[in-house]
Amino acid sequence: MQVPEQWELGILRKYNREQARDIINELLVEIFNKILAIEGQNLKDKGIKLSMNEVHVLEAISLTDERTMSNVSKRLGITIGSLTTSINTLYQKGYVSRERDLEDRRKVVVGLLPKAEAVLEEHDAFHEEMIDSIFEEMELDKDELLIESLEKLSSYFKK
Amino acid sequence: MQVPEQWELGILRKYNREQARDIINELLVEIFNKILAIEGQNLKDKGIKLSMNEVHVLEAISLTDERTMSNVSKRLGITIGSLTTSINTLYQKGYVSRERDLEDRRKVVVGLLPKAEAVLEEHDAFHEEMIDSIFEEMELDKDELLIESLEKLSSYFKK
DNA sequence: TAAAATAACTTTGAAATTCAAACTATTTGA
DNA sequence: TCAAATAGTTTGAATTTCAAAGTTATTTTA
Repeated sequence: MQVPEQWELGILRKYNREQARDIINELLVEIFNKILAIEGQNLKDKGIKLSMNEVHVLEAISLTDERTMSNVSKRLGITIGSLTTSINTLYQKGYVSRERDLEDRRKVVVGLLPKAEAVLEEHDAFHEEMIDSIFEEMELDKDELLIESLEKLSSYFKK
Repeated sequence: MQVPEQWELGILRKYNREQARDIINELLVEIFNKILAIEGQNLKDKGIKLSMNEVHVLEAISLTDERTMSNVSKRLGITIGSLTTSINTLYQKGYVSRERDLEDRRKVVVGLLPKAEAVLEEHDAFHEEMIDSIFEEMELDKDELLIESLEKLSSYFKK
């Protein structure tokens, strides 16, 4: 016997594919802007005179193993030229070091100065706090399945 | 008795709070930049001469009920002044309309012209495709609990 | 090994994006 | 009515971005 499609959907599944899609869409796109805004406000409150963009450059440097201009720009998804201007001002403001690689003198290796490390610590602490408060509100840490799925989602975008 | 490490991982492995935090952090921050880049590339491929930013302005307009400068800028999280310049170029390029509200002549009401609707349709279709391909890869649509959790996560950031 | 190609980066020129603060026009409230 | 509040625009300045051209160093190839 054939069961009407609506039945199956109604009884067996609360969320349909379209709803799920909307939620993920929203999460991935709209929410992010809010986080950026909150982070920016946090920097201001702490008296840090850097844009979120500049903080992300510092973050990218800290997460990159071989810290050449190419590698960092690749991680950020911007051209090397764009990164050059960014590094110019960060160097000027005393956040990063910058020197030629002695092995391959075409390369420029950037590094984080103490001032930058301090900013990144602030930034990390803020992120941890934010996510912890999400956990608390949602009791997420009990939710094995969610974490597992998020990990899959995360790895999907890495490829 | 000591249990081999693999066993524990295989049978008992739980995500701890720190791991979960890292994954969510990554998802919310690093992944988003990749999506933006993919979307931008898609626009280019389709021959659409707009920046992702401009597309987001159009999107914000379409999602706003009373389409005044204030309301749209609030949704975007930028100042009205910033929106003014954005609307200037979009108006110039023929994507949006712009007229004073007759009821309250301080207000400016913006609207989407056919050219903008076409771009948004492209953009929506692309998003749906992207998320559908995530679903397929992950068999996410079977995962009721995930969707529920994501919804909670989403609503957390709305407040 | 000398010339050509490639790689890594900077510079230049131009356009977007953003904000704060000053300014204009309109409406509201006392 | 007139001061205050609201809604936008303009201005001036800084950031951010890219493409394309230029520089220097290294590698490949003929």
